[in-house]
Amino acid sequence: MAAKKQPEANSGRATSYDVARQAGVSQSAVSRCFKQGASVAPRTREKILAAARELNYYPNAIAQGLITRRSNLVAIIISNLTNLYYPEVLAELTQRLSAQGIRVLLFSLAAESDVDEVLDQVWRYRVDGAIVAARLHPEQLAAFDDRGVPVVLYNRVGEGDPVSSVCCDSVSGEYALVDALVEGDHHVFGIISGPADSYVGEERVEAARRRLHQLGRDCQIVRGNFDYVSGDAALRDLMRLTDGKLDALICANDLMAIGAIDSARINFGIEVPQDLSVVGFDGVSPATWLAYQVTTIRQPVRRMTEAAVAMLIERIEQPGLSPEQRLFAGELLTGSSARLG
Amino acid sequence: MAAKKQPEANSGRATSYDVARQAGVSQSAVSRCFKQGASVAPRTREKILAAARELNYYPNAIAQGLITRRSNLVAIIISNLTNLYYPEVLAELTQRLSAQGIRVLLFSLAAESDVDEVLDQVWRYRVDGAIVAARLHPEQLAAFDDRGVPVVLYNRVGEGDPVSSVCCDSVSGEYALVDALVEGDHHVFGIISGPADSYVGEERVEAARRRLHQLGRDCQIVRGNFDYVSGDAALRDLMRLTDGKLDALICANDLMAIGAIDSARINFGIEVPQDLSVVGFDGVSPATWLAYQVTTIRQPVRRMTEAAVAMLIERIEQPGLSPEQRLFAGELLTGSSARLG
DNA sequence: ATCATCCTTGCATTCGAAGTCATTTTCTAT
DNA sequence: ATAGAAAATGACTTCGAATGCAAGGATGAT
Repeated sequence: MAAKKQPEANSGRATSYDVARQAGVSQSAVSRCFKQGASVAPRTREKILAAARELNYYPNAIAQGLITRRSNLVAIIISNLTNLYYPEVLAELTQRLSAQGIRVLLFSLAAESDVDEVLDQVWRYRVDGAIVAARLHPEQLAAFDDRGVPVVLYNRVGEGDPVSSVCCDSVSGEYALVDALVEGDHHVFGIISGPADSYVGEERVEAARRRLHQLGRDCQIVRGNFDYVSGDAALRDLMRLTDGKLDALICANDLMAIGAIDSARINFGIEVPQDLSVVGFDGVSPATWLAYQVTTIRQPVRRMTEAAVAMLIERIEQPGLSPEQRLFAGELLTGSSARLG
Repeated sequence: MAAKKQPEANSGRATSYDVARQAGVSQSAVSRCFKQGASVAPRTREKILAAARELNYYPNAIAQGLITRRSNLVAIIISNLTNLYYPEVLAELTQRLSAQGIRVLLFSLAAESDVDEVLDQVWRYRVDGAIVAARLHPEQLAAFDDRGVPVVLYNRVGEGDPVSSVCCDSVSGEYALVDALVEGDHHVFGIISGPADSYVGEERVEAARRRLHQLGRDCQIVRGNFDYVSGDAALRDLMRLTDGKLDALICANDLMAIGAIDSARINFGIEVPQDLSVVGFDGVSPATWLAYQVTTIRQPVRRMTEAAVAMLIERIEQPGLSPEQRLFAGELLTGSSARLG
């Protein structure tokens, strides 16, 4: 009869009113009880917490978000998760944000430039901020600005107005690699670039090319795609372009370096590093595998993600704060994939 | 003077009331305008859409979630994102859910068993469902059930009551691998397991061990950790345990297989597959690299994620639906890391 | 005992959109 | 032109928690 006592669809969905009734207090008291530093008498708090436990009450973050205008959500927008470098970044970011009481709304793009489609959803969810590892147009950045949603770019920089960003220094990294290669007495240089729409790809290639020219060396550049197979494909192209004389290869990331190393050894019977030196960029874990030990630049992922999260939270809490660009030097990892000076 | 016209803090944060005022209609009309199949006169809709565009209006998903009791959020709980297999799964899941108009709340665990800490947050955000690739206790599963939040486990099964799940068949996969190895005339078998708290790890090892025994073969088992270095470490242990006679190695995943292959070749000078056959599990991309070409079982990730998403959505839309376990057969990928029969 | 002060507590309102219901407008058929 | 049906629209309430405000209670000083 009195089935109303325990409506099954209700279990686990208790509201602050239910808890209030159970504890014999007002809804306000319940709300205060879950808020840090609010004024509640110890005895009342006890009663409320007991009632909350009994009813399995958890504050509705959606309702909280509506009234406080703080969703406690941060959007993470990442282009290609399969890039081997990003999973580590994503895990780090997520755990750091979690530790700060912030939840992650994940947007994964099929292509670096599919951002527009997800922005719509980003606005709808009233995220407090965003960390973006994808290419944003100036208008898209302006949209964030208009809405007062702080953004931190990861390994990207804004093309127009200044935006906060965290980057690993491509220039110093590539300079270090090129310098080492040049000292190692190489003669025919090749570069494998990233895909055309990749910011870091272009930046790294440009830096390497420039340094080579500064040192009076010429080079051939072929386009890669940041993945393993494109390392192989690009190596074939370069071998053709250099009549097989290629002896130093600079790859825009480790994955292509690995592809090229395998291809050189297996498809061309070339010894690495005796006949061909190969260097990469990123410091992903396969780069350290025994078979490769790629000479590369390791990005300081922990420090970079830490900075990204800190910068974002600062800007969420102090909306006026001006943008900040932080550049982190990578560490030269001397493997055995290159003869160095 | 009339600065009220454009309150800066307001831009991009227009509400349905603002749009209504601008268009000279009621808030209800605006709401209906954004709802599929509601009754709005074409001319009114025009006016409203124009106003919305002008004010940069996007419906507040938080408010929608509160009133409709549908957050359109799904929690994805993944233990170790760095596992090389999961990034692909995560990207697939995210994109498929996005395509269905569902947003992903990501929870990444440092250890497979840290689930409790995140569940709290899962309840608070009133997610419509969850996809979990981590170990859940029966009580945790019961909590989902109590709250009416559908769950689909990914490569895990419920330990107590039935739960929906999507798995790649470890048993048939390992049987196929073992059968092939046995036919390939191997004599001393070793197995590298996963970490103790990994469900699939235990399942795969148990299946392999059972099959070996069925075929009258003995084997040594050492514990691994699913990562590259533990493949090396475990191989050393096995070489010691077998006096260097090991000639067939079954690894609970590809990453350890790769670690073992590298270690065998480089640390022990053993030829793979001539002197030692190595098989893995998963079909991650490095397994197909020229240097390894691991003989393994490839999980049908696309079909599995598709099923997981479909099953979850079904259960969100029809809360009564009973749990369903779907098992997918992996595909035997015949590489060159093992002599087969 | 008396009053000022601080701490607790509840009432009422608010956030932004959805949906019910009643009302008005438009359309259809005669 | 007109009754009747159908479509379009608006007023109002609702979801669940936070918070300003005012009232009540406890505490301390005199």
